[in-house]
Amino acid sequence: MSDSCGHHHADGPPGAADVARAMQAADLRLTAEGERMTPPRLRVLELLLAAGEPVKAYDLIARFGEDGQPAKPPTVYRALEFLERKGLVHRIASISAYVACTSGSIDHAAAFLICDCCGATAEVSAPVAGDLGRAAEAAGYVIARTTIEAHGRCPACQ
Amino acid sequence: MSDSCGHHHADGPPGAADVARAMQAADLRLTAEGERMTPPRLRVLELLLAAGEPVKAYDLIARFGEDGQPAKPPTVYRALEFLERKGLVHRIASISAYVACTSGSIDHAAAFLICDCCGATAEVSAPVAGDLGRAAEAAGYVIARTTIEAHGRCPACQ
DNA sequence: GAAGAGGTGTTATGAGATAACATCACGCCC
DNA sequence: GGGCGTGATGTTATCTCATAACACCTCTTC
Repeated sequence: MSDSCGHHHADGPPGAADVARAMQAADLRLTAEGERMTPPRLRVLELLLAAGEPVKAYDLIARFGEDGQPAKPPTVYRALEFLERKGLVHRIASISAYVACTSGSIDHAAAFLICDCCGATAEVSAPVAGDLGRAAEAAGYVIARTTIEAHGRCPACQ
Repeated sequence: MSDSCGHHHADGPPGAADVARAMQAADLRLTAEGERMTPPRLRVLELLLAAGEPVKAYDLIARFGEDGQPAKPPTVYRALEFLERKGLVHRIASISAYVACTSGSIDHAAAFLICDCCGATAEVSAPVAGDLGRAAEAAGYVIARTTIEAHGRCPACQ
């Protein structure tokens, strides 16, 4: 998706060292929690970290095999579900894509700024509490999780 | 979707008179703006108003014909796109459904409280401005529209 | 070492959305 | 009133996104 608009974008994908470091950290943390970081889960996480931007599920499926062989859809969707449940990955519903979490904190509510031009996204810590929390309380709702996705133009695409 | 949880829910769908009134108001307003409120557009709006809750696109397609005949998908999707563009309908990305706008104001950002148990939703006026606006400004993004969807339990389902 | 829980591989299918093209209806200008 | 451009509709086909269902495997626990 990136660069489809022809603009210059400063943020490239992270280097291999960054990806390896993030994967190791995730592996250690989840293993300590008693979860199993199996090969398909690690591979999907690796692909998302390496991309550095939202990726469609079927792009992950296509890139899954090191040898160019695609995965079967459930393989990737199961890994995504697990990683999202563990807070390592977010689903961006408005564009049906997935992105590795770039926030340091786990168990956080996320919000995204999404460029409609080049597809770049920025994850910002969710500002939920204020007005939305009050509105929910007034309506009697108990909120478990929120989806906040702001669409517009990134600095490079304006 | 409603009542799948077996709980009692106070908010039923609006009566026929309410639907007719809302449709007439929408017709007048858009016609005054030079837009064409054609039969498929009116029909889709009618179905959404009558439902009083989010409806899946293919449910609209199934219910479209007065005689029970379904519509073709593009018929409904085109009407939805038009109605959403005009602020009469909102798409709820996290559940892939559409709902008639219950806010009086046009050209507003919407936020939703969505019950994961019974599917009921409440539209609240969007609290966008505050934190998210500041975060966008800090990141250099110019925001055109936002998706805010809070999932949880409605009063009846708690 | 038997049983149970969770993970993976595989086949098939269900659900959501759009591309492409022909045809039609309206407003506008002359 | 005739011709033209624009936008809406009807129709066919297809594309993308996601999950159901079942068999097998692999750990842990007792």
